[in-house]
Amino acid sequence: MPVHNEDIASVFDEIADLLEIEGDNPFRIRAYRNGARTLRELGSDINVLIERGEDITRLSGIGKNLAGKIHEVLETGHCQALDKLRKTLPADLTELLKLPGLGPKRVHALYHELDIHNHEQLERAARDGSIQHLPGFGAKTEARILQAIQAHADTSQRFKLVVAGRYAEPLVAYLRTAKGVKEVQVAGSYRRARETVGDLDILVTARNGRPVIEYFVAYDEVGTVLSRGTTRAAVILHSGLQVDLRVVPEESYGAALYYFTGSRSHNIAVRRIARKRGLKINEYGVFRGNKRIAGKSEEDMFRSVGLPYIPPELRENRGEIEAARAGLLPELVQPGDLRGDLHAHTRATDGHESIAAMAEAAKAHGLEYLAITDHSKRLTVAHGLDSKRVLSQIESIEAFNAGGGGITLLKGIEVDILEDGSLDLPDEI
DNA sequence: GCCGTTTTCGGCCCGACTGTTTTCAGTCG
Repeated sequence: MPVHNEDIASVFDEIADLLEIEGDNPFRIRAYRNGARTLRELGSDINVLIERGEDITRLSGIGKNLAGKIHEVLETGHCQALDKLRKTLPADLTELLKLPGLGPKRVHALYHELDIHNHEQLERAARDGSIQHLPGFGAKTEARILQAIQAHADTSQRFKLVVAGRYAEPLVAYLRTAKGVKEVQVAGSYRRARETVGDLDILVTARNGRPVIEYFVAYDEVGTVLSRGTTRAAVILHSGLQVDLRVVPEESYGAALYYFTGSRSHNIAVRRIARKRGLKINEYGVFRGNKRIAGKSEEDMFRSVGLPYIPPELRENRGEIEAARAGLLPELVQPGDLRGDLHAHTRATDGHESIAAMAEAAKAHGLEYLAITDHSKRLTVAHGLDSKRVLSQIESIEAFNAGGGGITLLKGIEVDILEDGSLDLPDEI
């Protein structure tokens, strides 16, 4: 079976998990995690790089040791170091790390003190009350563990950007009505416009955090409050979407917006640059010693570390920092740059609007042309167009264009491919 | 384990919240 970047990244993550449970050197653990992240964010298949004869130790976070392990996994499908670790610790132990509230230290204690290494054993121990007597544990932690197991706590669910937006917009509007709130902005992967988002990170500026937090957790859609302090809170909405809220003073808006927009990987890379310049970056600003030298806007955050402004959509640590330094950042396509849409369905098949209504909507979006591309006849579930209906639609489009509707409609069709590989074209075309 | 415009040793991103403590460790993002 071919081995890809993700497979090797998983090997490195599992090594890191096991080393962490055993209390190994934290920097060694981080090195494995960095290696895993580099592989995941590489953007190209590691096999291809190696076939091209490239030196993979030039990748950030990949040194001689990890490079050797990458070659080993690619060639043998195994990693001896991991196999060895798996012999000293039960294979299912790392599953416990996925439960909220359980990290390496607690998993270590559960395993070494109570011989617990899977969900069933954990649930039994939580029920009979033996966990709360372990040092560092207590009744609340035990209850939380039990709840997490029973809820099959799964934090991996992601929402499509547009769906997340439906939850974000009313919540933002709600927060704007909180007393003392100045700015409200969704940050995180939502602001970076990723296709899917795991949670919403909302940033608010206000002098006093506590009342804003109280107002936030009182929102109608809030199902569970995970945590709440004076500057941040985390909740789960009834929809299952997690929302993290942070409140910062106005003068830290840029720093906080930058910090919570991420990505994590991009932030770490930029903080490293700052560190080399003797600066420290956190969500309150850029600091030289105790002196704050930037933080009001994202622009001055970038300026303080010698970088031009990098738009959120590019902040993934996939070469944008190097490109920014070299003055080679791409110009992003803006909504206003779009001149036309080459794929649209009408109610003739599975769309919801008439040709005229579609044309109006496209015009309202500033488009110059719109292609009408309803389904071909084979797609009966979508009421696909047969020859007669295609011809009739063509006539309608030509009539619309002749009427000068302020937008040009193009005649098209979405053609199905038949079993024999031929196209489901109408006979007349 | 990785890395270097303070290079081959001595660092390594940073802060908030919770629960268990009695000043802080563990977890999380």
